[in-house]
Order: sequence, then C-alpha cells, then structure tokens
Amino acid sequence: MSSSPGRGQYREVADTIRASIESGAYPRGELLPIEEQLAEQLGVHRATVNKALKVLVAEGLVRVHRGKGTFVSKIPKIRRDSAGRQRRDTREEGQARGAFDAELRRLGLTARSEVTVDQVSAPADVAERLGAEEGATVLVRRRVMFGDDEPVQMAASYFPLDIAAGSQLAEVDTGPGGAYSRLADLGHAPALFTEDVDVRPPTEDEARALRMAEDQRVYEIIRTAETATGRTVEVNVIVLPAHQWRLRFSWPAE
Amino acid sequence: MSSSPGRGQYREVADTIRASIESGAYPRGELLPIEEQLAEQLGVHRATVNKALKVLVAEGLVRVHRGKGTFVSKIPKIRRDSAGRQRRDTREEGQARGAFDAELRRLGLTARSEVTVDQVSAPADVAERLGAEEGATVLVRRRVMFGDDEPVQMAASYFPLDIAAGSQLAEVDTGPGGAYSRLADLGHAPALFTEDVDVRPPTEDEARALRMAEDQRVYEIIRTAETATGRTVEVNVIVLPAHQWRLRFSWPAE
DNA sequence: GAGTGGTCTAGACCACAGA
DNA sequence: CTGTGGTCTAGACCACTCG
Repeated sequence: MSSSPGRGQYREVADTIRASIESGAYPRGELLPIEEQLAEQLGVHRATVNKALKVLVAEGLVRVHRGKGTFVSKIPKIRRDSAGRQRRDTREEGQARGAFDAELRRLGLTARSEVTVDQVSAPADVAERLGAEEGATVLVRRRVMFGDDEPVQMAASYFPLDIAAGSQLAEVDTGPGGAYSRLADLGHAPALFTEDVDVRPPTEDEARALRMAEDQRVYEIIRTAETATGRTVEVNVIVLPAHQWRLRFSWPAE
Repeated sequence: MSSSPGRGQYREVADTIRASIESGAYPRGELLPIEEQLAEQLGVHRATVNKALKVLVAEGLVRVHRGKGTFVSKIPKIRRDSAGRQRRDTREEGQARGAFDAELRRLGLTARSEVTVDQVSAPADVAERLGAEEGATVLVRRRVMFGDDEPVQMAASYFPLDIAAGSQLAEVDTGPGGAYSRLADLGHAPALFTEDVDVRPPTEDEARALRMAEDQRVYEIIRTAETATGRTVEVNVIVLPAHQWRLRFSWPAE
C-alpha cells in the first residue's frame, strides 16, 4: 500500500477491497480472506484492515459474522414506494405486504414475514399521535420481514382499541386488502397518510434483530393514517437498515 | 471506567460523555475537554476516547474541528416537509426557499443561501430522468444553504435548456413564487412530484462542503417534477447531512 | 512552535462460532 | 480447542489551527 490520495490509509485499503468485490473476485455471499491475510497481502497492520472493513460494512457492501468471517452482502437495494402509481398495481393482497413481496420477487429473493398481535400500553409518542392518553391500551401488530432469511424490516403498527378490538385487525391474518381495507370496513377508512423519516444508529435491540453493526444506520419511519374526519386510526413505526433500502415518495402538485 | 453492560468500553465512555452534554455540563457550541484530559478523567487510553467521540459525531451530537477541538453541536434537527398542508402556508417566496427560511427562524437560526447558475453537460442519471441524451447541455441552479453559517444543505436543480434558456430560471433570483411558478408561467407547470430518498456516506467533496465526518451519512434526495403531459421538467439532487434533518411526506389515500 | 485530533503499528486479550 | 473478528493499551508520527 503506497501513500494516500485522500487521507487515511484505511480508506485506500477500503477502496482496494471494494474494487476487488466489484470486479467479482469475491462473489455475493462468499467469504473474504481473513483480516490477517488481507493485512499481509496489502502490507498493513490488521487493525488497519479492520478499520477499512468497517467502512465497507457501513456502506452495506459486506457483512461480518463474528467468529465466522466477513461475507459479501447478498441483498441488493430494496425499493419502497410509499405512495403513487406503483402502489395501486401491487395492491392484490394488501398494501405493504403485497408491495414488499413483489419487490423481493423482482430482486430474486424469497420474502417471508412473521406477525404477532398484542395489546400493550401505548408508548408516549404513539399515544400522542393517536390522540390517546399516555399509557392507554392499544392493539399492536408487529411484523418482521425477511429476504432470503435475512431480516430487512421491523414494523409495529398501533390501532386504537375501540376500533380494533374484536375485529379482524386483531387476527394474525387481516384478510384481503390488508389492514387498511379492514379499517375501511369498520367505517374508518384512511384518507391521509403522513410519514416522518429519520436516520439514526440502531438501538442494541434493533442491531440484534436486524443483524446490523453499530456503525450502520436505520431509517425510522413513523407513518400515521388519518380518516377524512381527522382521526388518527393507525400509527406505524417502521425500522429499516438504511443501507438496504431506497425510499420513493410521490404526490400531486398543489 | 468499570466493565461493560453492552460490549465495548468505548460505548460506555460515549454514554458518559453524552450524559454530561445532555445534563448541560457542556453547553451548545462549547468546547469539550481535550481527548487526553477526558482519557485521564475516565481512566482509559486516548484512542478509546477518540473512538467514543466518533460515536457522538455519528449521532451529530458533537462536531470536531481538527486542530481546534471538539464542540457540542449547535444545530438541532431541521424539519423538511415535502408535501402537504404546511407547504401551502409557507409558500410566500417560493417553495423550498420560503419553507427553509421559516423552519430556520423557528429554530432560532439565521438562514442564508448561495446560488449559482450554470450550463453544464447533464450527468447520466439526470439526463435519463429528463429524457435527454447523455451529455446534453442543461441549465443547473446550484444552491448551498446555511444555518448560522454552518452548511446544512446542497442542491443542484437541472432544467432542460429548451425551457429554461433565456427565462428567469437562468437568473440568480427566480422571482416571486420561485422556480415552479416560472415553470408554470412558461407553460410547464409541474403536476406530479417524485422523490427518491437514499442514505449513504458523503463523498469527499460533500464531506468538505458540508463539514461532515466520513462516518456520518447524508440523505440523497432526487426529486423530479413532471407536467400533466408527463414531461419531466426539473431534476433536483438534494444532499442533506442525515443527522441534521427529519423528513416529512404526506399524501392523500387512494 | 505549541496544541489538538487522526491514524498507524505492535501486541495483547476477549467473545463468539464451530469442529 | 482453534479460528475469527472486536477492542484495548502504548507509543509514535502526521495534519491542521492558531498565535
């Protein structure tokens, strides 16, 4: 490794390894050489290689399994289209679910998700958005979504009990058209969606559940659905590994 | 520093320093003690403090000026509302500009921006979105926005020459209502907006211009404006330090 | 030139995975 | 038990800022 164009030898090491990966020297899902070996090949100390690999981890290009080694990532960028034309096309079996499955099919991955339904005391910010009192009991539908058995999304969707209790929203399968169709059936059809998007390091729980490193980032998307009368009938907290997703929004002018 | 709850002593060090900042021990804009001193106070090596500070930099809580020291950040989260109700309220002097000024006023910061106008050969992705040939000449309006003299946004807005050449879009000041009003005057009123949102490490240029560290992230937002006839009349590439911004989108159901 | 952060090497020890 | 990455200390040198 000669001297540096930018600063930081580790950046140059990162560039070299990135180039190797992109040239196909290490295919998707394959193991990289161990750090010690890379260090020797490149003529630097292992700590420098370690730092370089963290750059690539941050970019989402590689994935480290401690004790096993460093792998080239399998998952390409997943697209999420929040509103607009594509939504309608993929609406067969319910909003997010149908779109997610279609998108993963497009990428050649197998989609799977795990759903649980519970009643919990609403977190403060959720309660506030629902216009409920802090600590009020609400229905929560939690979903973890996988692509080829790697977790790619966590979501927790909250509904007011007076609407959701005893309805199909409290069942694992919400039926045709998904949760929004059920809300409509119940006389609370959403008329306006709002999403607040934030980017932050994952919490420790999130890092574990989504198999992320601490120097990666997640999108935290908080979606609210309001009826025409202005009542908020759903708050959905969605957490996505930022390096795996691209978001799309569209809306009419004026 | 005793043993760790999570792993990594540097995380604990980061927590300690974060707590000090949040308790007000180090006010906004003030210098932290130097790394050597923090290391001594906390009984760890300087390299460990350095790593801990990188965590706080990643979160946007502190800002490092090499050779000067480490400061507590001055800029709180800035909100950007892409569509929906708030847009109309703040539309006095043109879209983004008016909303940006209003938001910074709300935060008690002084807004300023620098605009340049040029004709350039369109980058490949911009050309594609504009439906132009690669390398076609287009008009570009570049803007850097500041809050209290810290850069908080870069944007490059591209227009087809056949629409923009010789119009007020080629002037530094686009006049009342901003660029979209001028497009409307010219018979190309935008009817549909689309934004693609991505998160990535800053390029070296971006890191310099936005005074960011390499382990921070930017939002890259690519906005396109289409007329009712389906022609794309603007492509705007917006780069924001991710830790400084929260994005909001809203749209009607169906 | 002195102060301050950024990085590198060297070597050690720890934690986790798998045979 | 061995292999692999994660981190820590120690000490050094460099780059940038400011007087």
